[in-house]
Amino acid sequence: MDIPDYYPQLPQTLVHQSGNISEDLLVLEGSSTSQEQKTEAASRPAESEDRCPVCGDKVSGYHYGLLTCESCKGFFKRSVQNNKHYTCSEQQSCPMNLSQRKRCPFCRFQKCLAVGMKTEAVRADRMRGGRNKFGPLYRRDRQMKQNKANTDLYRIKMETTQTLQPPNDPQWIGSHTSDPSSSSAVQLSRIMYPAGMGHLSESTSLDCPINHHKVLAPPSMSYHGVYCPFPGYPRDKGEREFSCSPTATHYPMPSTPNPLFMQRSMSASPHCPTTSSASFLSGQAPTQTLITTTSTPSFLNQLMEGEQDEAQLSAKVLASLQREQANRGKHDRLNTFSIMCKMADQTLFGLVEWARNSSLFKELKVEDQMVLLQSCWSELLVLDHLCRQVTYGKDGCIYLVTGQQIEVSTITSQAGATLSSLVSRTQDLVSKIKALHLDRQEFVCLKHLVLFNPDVKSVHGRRKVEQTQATVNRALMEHSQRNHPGRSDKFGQLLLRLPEVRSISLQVEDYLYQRHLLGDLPCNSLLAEMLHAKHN
DNA sequence: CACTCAGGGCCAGTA
DNA sequence: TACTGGCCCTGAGTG
Repeated sequence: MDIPDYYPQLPQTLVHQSGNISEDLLVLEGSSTSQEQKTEAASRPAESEDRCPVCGDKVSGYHYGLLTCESCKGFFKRSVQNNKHYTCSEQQSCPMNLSQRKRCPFCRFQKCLAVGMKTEAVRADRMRGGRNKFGPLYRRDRQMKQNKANTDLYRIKMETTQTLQPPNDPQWIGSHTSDPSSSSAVQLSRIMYPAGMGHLSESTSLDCPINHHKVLAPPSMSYHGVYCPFPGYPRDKGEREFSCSPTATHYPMPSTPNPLFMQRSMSASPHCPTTSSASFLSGQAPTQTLITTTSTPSFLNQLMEGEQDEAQLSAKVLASLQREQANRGKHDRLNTFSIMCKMADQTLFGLVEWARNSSLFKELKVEDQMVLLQSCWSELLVLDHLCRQVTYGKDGCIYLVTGQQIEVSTITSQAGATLSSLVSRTQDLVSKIKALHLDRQEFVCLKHLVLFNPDVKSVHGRRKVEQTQATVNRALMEHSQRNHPGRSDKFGQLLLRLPEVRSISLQVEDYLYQRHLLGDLPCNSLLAEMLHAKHN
């Protein structure tokens, strides 16, 4: 199917025409106006679960990846099967609802893609009947919906009998939205503990609606950097000025002392790669490896399987932003910082999904998985951002997960010292990595090396983590030596980038924490939860 | 082996 | 005449 032709319509190079990056970012508002969507949503708040995410009609079941109506199912099928190429006579942002869905097939198909309908679910051989490969996805979706129904029921019962206790940290948990798509403060647990495995009592989530859309995001979403600058944000909004030493040792402490933060910040050496690579390079083979690398290419292929399609991620994040904006009024637009946080949040969901789908990661206990993710989430975000810049970014621009690009000069001219520093440091690192000609396999290995960090406290299966790290490390070395025989130092150069990644990620975390203390960070997000977990 | 349910086909209605 | 959308058929997966 020649469907990818449609994708270039989604990401657009961002030219800051308005002079306000926040406004420019909201150009992505998309296929229906916020007011229209808000009106629609308000008119049927309790039914949203049974409404087609494309047009709002009644859903008839799972079709091509998600619950849609019969009409959009048929439309999507015909579009893909007949390789339709539509055009939009308007601005490619036509309203999409029950009465207007027929007006613009272009925008309708874009909306189908944006909400997550999968072209690959339309059978090329046109075979009838049977089940598709998304069965597990549908099952999980149903289970999540059931869980939510139970939680909502429980919440209603509780609310009728008692007053909810205020959270321990009112600043942290104080501003939940009523948006059903909002994330929960226990989202990581929800993602990591599938149905029937809940370690958190239902009461834990009383204040925290679950975001099923995000939990159900397709596997292996990748990233866009949370530390991407927010140049439209005024300096006087409380951004702190502090020096940005490239070494973690000189990293400024958060205003609230935190042992974990201290420990990480004071750690002079990078974690996983050096530990394992040292033993590996010294000839100490791990006593036992989970997966042999005797066939490194197939091992790397296995790691690559979880990597996600960038276009799909882009569409997903765009759809999420559109939903968020649609639930707001015209005078209640998301500011640039909020947009960036939303992007980072969606990306983080994707990274958690990516980790969960990793065959290596699945070998660990869920408790260990959570601890590892809580430890390395910001480094994964940074790595993911770097990969995106190296793959898609133009010189002098930052490539967002939505496909938009912002000129670095625009950012640095409007951002405060901290953000400017972060941007500069990150761009420097992008340049170094570009010079190293990293390929996707090497990026995937680096992500695994960051993920499998045996130095993380309270990991029970430390040995397993070490072994996996060593295995990935070996695969990375073999791959680098095989593909770049003329560059014997490439493997070492790759590992040397990880301390820089970590340093940047710590600065990102600190910046976000400062913004959190100012009340700027959206509380009901996975991002906030991860940040909270570290600073608690 | 009966049942489920998601993808495909059909065809009357519509623009 | 091309497109839409409701309805039905098909058949792999499930218990």
